[in-house]
Amino acid sequence: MSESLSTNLAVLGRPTMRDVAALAEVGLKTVSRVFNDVPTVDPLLVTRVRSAAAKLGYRPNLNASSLRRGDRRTATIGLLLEDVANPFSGVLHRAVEDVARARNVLLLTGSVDEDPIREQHLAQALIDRRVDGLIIVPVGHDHSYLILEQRAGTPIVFVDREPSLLGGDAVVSANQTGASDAVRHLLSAGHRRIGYLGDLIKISTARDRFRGYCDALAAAGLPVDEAIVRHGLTTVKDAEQASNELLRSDKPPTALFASQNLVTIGAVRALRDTRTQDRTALVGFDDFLLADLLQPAVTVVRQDVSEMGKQAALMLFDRIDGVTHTPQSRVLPTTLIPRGSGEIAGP
Amino acid sequence: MSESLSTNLAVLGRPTMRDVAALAEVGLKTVSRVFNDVPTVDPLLVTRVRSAAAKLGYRPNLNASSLRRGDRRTATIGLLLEDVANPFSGVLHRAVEDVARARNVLLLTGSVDEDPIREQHLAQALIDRRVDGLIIVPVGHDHSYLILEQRAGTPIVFVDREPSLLGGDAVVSANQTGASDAVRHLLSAGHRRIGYLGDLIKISTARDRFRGYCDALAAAGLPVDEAIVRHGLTTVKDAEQASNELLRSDKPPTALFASQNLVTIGAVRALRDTRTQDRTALVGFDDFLLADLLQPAVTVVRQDVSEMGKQAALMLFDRIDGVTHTPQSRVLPTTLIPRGSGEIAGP
DNA sequence: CGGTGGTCAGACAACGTTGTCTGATGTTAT
DNA sequence: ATAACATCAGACAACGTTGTCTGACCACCG
Repeated sequence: MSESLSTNLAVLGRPTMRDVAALAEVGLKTVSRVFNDVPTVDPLLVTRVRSAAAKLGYRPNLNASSLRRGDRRTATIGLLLEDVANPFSGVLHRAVEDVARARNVLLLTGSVDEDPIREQHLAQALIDRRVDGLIIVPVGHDHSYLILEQRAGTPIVFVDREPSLLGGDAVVSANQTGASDAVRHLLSAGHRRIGYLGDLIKISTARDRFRGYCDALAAAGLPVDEAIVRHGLTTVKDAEQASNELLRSDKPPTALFASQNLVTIGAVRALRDTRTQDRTALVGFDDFLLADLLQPAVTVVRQDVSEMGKQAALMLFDRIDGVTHTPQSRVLPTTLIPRGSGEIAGP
Repeated sequence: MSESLSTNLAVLGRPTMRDVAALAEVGLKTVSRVFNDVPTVDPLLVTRVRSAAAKLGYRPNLNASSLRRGDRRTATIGLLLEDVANPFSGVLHRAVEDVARARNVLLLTGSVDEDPIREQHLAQALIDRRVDGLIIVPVGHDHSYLILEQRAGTPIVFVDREPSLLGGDAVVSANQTGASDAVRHLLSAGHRRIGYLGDLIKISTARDRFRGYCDALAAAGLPVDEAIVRHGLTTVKDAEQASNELLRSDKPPTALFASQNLVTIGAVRALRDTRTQDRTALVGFDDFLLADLLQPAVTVVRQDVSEMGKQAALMLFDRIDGVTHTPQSRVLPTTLIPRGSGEIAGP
């Protein structure tokens, strides 16, 4: 008897409810009831079922269950990030996970790498696994491919950036205001020639931050000098090289505004390379680990990435729970944190 | 007709193969064949099916498909990390994702937070979703709960740390050797009083690194002085406080060895706090972003985290493909990177 | 003693898909 | 003309689970 059982286990692979029912000498439905915590089951049978399940190493198949159940929930949501190895993405990821954890929901994740095609493929791969909802850091300029998914009932929340050609919930930072705060800060320290170092201009946040930069200059009656504006910087290396070019030019900027994490770090490297870190001011958008330990410590506009992830997850679960008001767009404020590099006085 | 279709779509939610078959005026199995790229299908019908699917926004249900198919594959693997917000985890995660991506496999992720109970719950949650395999950064001292899962056919690979009470593939760094290299480096700079700052001693890597520390001291004929040894440091704050205590004590160490990323950063902070950074040497285990931009730049023992993730993923997919040799344990070498902080001379 | 109500088994269908058939239709070769 | 073959539809069962029934059994109550 126990031999035939272990043979079963080896041959058939994973045990099913049927196997548990047989071993516990109980009906199939009783096993189902036990695992769904139906209260009307005889305690004796509950223990029989549970010990049989433990002996076999039985684990319910959530995919089969979700297929059959009315609600069709998989207790899984999808999360598309820029790059899971990026600190920004990591913090966002963790915040979403914490909200999901409280509901016993797991996360399917993917790195989009600023590639719209890849975003679409990944989103579809998540849909194919019937996630209960999607949280996306969008890239590209056309998210209409998601319209049918939305209509089919998959809630979608966008984070960090607004979607294009598609309505939907979103949580973003006050990018334009934050950037213009940063530039005003530099202006008030006496700078008149402030370089801009930015990410791909196709990214909405990069656009907004550039707008903030332009706003602040315009408000001070200054023109935007394209000679000290660089877009399209994605990596630390890119940013370092671009910064180097600006700093070594005939009319170098006296201050730099870096629109993003890795770009700021590239700028720090270039300032070291050119030994101008003590006379060139720098403000970066988005805080990073160790910014306060560099010399000079780096002044940043902090965005609350963790709160962004938390809000997005809460909005998503509201939708999953059936909340149906019109799409919301939440904007989280930023904070300027003076640490030294942004307070270096201008000429 | 198109009205009744859109009504269907609204009422029934997501379209199924049946809906596609009806719209394309084709048999159900033909739709199945088209989506499985069976080559014997009339090209005309292929286009009819595809356009019908596109019109409806049909997406195959991978869960249902995997339930029915012979191989039972979900094209999903599970990855349990320490904390997805941690840079180490992020790099590991990305390396695994890159290998998985090439096979159209997605990742279900979870943060274990050094909690054995949580590890077990998460592992079971992944099993319940029938992942094709598991990659785990293990915690705790008993992984026997996974025996039945292994026997049921789910391949498991451990990364960064060896599992306890369970055989299985593993990929780890040369922790003991790497740590002893670091300490020997400090010894050769003339230090005789080297403090140890370590993570939770229950973690196997922390144990191995402590052993390496002890080895190097013993080889130099020096005793281990418990007064300058601190275990159980998990966060930057912990490490900063512990380092501060050591540095402010009567007989402070002249050099520090930090067994981990965040601990190293805590030590850097404490060295700043006490203004001893220019006369106290420091070597950290595991490299981190900006280590080279601090002053002094931080000497580290680098482990190839990305390679570790890649190897683990490759081993896992080998197992998933049916490779059945005995469990392997791969050890990746570490590299000492001198940057300044580790070369400060001893008394 | 018959009725009531609670507990449980078992049968059945279904979720969306695929493997395996049988059989219908059309095309080509003989 | 008939045979041989490819292409496709349709029926059926099954993957592991759950919702809905019917009905058996037992205990308790009036």
